[in-house]
Amino acid sequence: MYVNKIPQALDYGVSVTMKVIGGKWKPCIIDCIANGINRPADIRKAIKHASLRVINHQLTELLAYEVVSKQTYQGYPLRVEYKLTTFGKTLLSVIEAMQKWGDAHAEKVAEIAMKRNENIGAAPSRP
Amino acid sequence: MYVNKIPQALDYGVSVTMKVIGGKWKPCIIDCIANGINRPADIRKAIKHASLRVINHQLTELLAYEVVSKQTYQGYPLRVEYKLTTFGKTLLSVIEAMQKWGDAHAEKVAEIAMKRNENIGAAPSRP
DNA sequence: AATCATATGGACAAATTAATCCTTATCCTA
DNA sequence: TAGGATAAGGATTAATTTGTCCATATGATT
Repeated sequence: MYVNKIPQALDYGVSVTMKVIGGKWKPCIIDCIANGINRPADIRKAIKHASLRVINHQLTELLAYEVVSKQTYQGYPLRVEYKLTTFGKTLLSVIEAMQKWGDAHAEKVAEIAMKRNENIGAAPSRP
Repeated sequence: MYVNKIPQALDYGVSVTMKVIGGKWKPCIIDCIANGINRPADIRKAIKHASLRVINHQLTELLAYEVVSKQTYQGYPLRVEYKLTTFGKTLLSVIEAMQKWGDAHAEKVAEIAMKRNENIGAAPSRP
């Protein structure tokens, strides 16, 4: 596993939160799971711009931080389900706050990004 | 300016929010300014682990996204003040939500990070 | 003139994160 | 047996973000 060289910031609340949900696809994946999209392959379909490898990687970290739990089922086809833990559910209001702010100001932000000549395009999408 | 190669995600609220406050020091800088620490050199002192160069860089982006405004004063020593714009103030509740969640769960997250052998240490600090 | 405090930003290097490619494994179905 | 669907993750490269070093500029102070 990659080990940081620069010590990380965990005594400032925002940094703690970022540590847990700060990955590019993590809030998106949490959204999916909260909405009953539980299997990796289904999450993959819901988030069309992330590969299965990337989703798995993020799921592994969310699992490590106990945001989600994992249940493996017998049978065919191979079946795994991720669920939000009680702890994970406490994140929903934070994500919701971010989501609301972003939705409310998306146009303005996009406009500025455009002017700055940034590469705006396809994006993570809600389930 | 660096131009992204991979198109960015601005049609998902969380991504929009991350675009604006997603930098390592941005929430911290916004906190500072909200608390009356307005000059680059003072922000520098408040956030001991970021260099002036880094703070300036982040301030430039916050300025571009109209989160802060900039006022230059005549006289000596050279004096510049950044203030939150009305728009910038709308971010405070989001940052506060992240801050609260992080504060509430800092111990658990730190513990997991430790177990994962991550490099935990000095951090951005609140003003 | 030399020096200090403040602010800004170019050029580059280092660190971190995300993405790609590929392999393994299970169990059903044809 | 071969092949498809699902899941997991190693190894590597690409992209992005942070950080460092240094140069410039202003106006006072010594």
